[in-house]
Amino acid sequence: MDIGEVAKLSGLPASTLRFYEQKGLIRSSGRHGLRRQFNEQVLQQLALISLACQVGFSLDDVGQMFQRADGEIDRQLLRDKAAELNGQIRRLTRMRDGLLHAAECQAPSHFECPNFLRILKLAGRRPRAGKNSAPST
Amino acid sequence: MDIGEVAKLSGLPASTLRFYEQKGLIRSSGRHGLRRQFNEQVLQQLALISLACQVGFSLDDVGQMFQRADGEIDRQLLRDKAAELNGQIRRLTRMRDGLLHAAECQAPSHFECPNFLRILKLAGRRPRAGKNSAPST
DNA sequence: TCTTGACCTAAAGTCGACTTGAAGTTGCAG
DNA sequence: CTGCAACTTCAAGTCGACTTTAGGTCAAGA
Repeated sequence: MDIGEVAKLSGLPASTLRFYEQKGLIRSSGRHGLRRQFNEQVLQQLALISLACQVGFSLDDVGQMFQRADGEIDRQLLRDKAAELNGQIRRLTRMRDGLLHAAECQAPSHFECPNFLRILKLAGRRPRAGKNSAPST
Repeated sequence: MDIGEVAKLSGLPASTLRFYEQKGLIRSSGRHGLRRQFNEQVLQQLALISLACQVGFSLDDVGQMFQRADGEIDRQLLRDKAAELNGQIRRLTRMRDGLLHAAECQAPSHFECPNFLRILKLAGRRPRAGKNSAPST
């Protein structure tokens, strides 16, 4: 498969695929002339990368988790990352419940509703957490 | 309270507080000479902003949700955002379960474990989702 | 053979969310 | 009254994750 085909099937632009290859997240199986050739397995890898990015992992995280140089699996790292996700799931749930409450609540401002404030349990205590993301659907 | 106090109490650098004020996410209650003065309510607002950022909302999202110019609450927007979070919670849960499975699984590579692949239900179907984030604990 | 569209590389640009730097001002402890 | 730490502004820089641009290369169909 050449890059255009992978782009079509994965929904990612070719530029992104080249960028990922450069970062070592995917590998082409060789070249046909100048052109990279990929085999089908790359589609699974790309789907995994996309999911990982969507849940907030950086591309470097993805590399560490799924393509260690020595081919070994760092099981402890995976457990740690799973634990991070648990924390994140808790935050998301809190936020969701807060939003749903605020949508129903009659208080004139979110900050005047003690319920809202309690649900969000304001006070993050997490300096230097990380960057951002877009939840989407 | 001047900005240093808010910085200390919120854990955010003063530069960030100025930046947020400039973006309209928080407001100072006035000035003492040149110096911004804040009242305590700002701490709640900052905690809310931090949580929102941590769950993946952009600063613009936060503005839309919590400080609409007209003082009105867009309840439908809040419900929509809550629904986004539900989608995201599902993805996080999927990813977490995949990671936990991979941490136990004996397959030599994640991609050779049909269980792992099934758990992640590879195939994202979400082009142009968003950027990134760091879940952290 | 010629054309053309899909591919190639390297470098620069973009975007959000801040951070850093330079240069200036000022409240207040001593 | 002085000194200076803590503030001020405005502009430019950084970082991750890409995207865009500029200038080629080349396989294959007409």
